[in-house]
Amino acid sequence: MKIDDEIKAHFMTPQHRALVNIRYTSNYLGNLQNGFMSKFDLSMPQFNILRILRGAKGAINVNNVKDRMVEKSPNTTRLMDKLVDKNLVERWRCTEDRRVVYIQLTEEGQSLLKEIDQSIELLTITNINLSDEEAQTLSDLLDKIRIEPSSHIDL
Amino acid sequence: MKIDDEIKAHFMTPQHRALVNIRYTSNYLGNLQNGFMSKFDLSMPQFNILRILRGAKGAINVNNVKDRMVEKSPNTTRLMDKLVDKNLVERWRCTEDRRVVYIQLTEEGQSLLKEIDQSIELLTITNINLSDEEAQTLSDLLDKIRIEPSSHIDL
DNA sequence: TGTTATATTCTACCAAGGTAATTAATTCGA
DNA sequence: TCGAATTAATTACCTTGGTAGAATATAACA
Repeated sequence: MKIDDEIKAHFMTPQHRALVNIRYTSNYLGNLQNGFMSKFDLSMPQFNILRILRGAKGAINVNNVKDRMVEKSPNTTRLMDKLVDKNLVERWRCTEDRRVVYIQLTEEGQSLLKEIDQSIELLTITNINLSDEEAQTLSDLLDKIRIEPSSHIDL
Repeated sequence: MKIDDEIKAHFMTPQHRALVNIRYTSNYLGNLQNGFMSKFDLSMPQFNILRILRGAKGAINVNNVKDRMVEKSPNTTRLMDKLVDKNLVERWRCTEDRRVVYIQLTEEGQSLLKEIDQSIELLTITNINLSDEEAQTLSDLLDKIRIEPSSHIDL
């Protein structure tokens, strides 16, 4: 369904339509993702941390995880708290630089990731219904939006 | 900056890249919007409710507001609670159908909207840095994604 | 050395979003 | 007409996200 119908709106410009559409579609996709992950008692952000840790192939510090996340907030610490509670991740303080905290997947975390990988529905949350070319066009347009706030005016 | 650099990721497919990019860019735009609205002691969702009420040109019920929002959750009630607290909106129960609750902008709410309209930076949150054609292409691609979960398989 | 600046992580506090269940009112149908 | 189903709105409970600031440790430098 077109965004105009989804939220019964009349947009004055294609730019405004696109902007609302990004928010709406992101929300839609986020709900799909969380719905899928809930089968594994994880939220999507939690799953993302697990994947980042797997990609790191060993222990990395909190800041490195944060840099790889969509949201760069203190939330990373809180998400990791929950992963530690579930025994999916272990965390310890660096002895050379005592400000730094390292984290790493546990055996249990690795098994869970494997299990999730084998789920056929994983595609639902890493794939979308576009051709390669369309998907790349979409990414390029989104990258362009973020270059600078549009209509930015120095006052 | 390209999404791959923003979150230091290596995507295996353009579809996955696009998916993450939608989430990331939506987040980026949401933060811009909230930053702008905070000058008026509003959140963006609160502002959206006010705009919906203005568009309605009179009293409408809670469900009608919800239908026009990006998120269709019980959150609408809670957002309206806050607008009532700020005297920007008034709310009363329908006498014919006592299940229904009507809401409407107050004078104060209308003034605030006018004030916000006059802010030159309002464009920051209703416009994006794309041509008309690019913006429409973007919207079309996003609409297409929502048609159906990709790779949906009935098991 | 001692003082200041910076870096890393974490905590507190608040707003928002989601699911599920509840309340209250209305409608539908045997 | 009475009871079941439906509808509208709300509430409870939980997770996430954001800003600001605190705690702790390290670096930089006069």
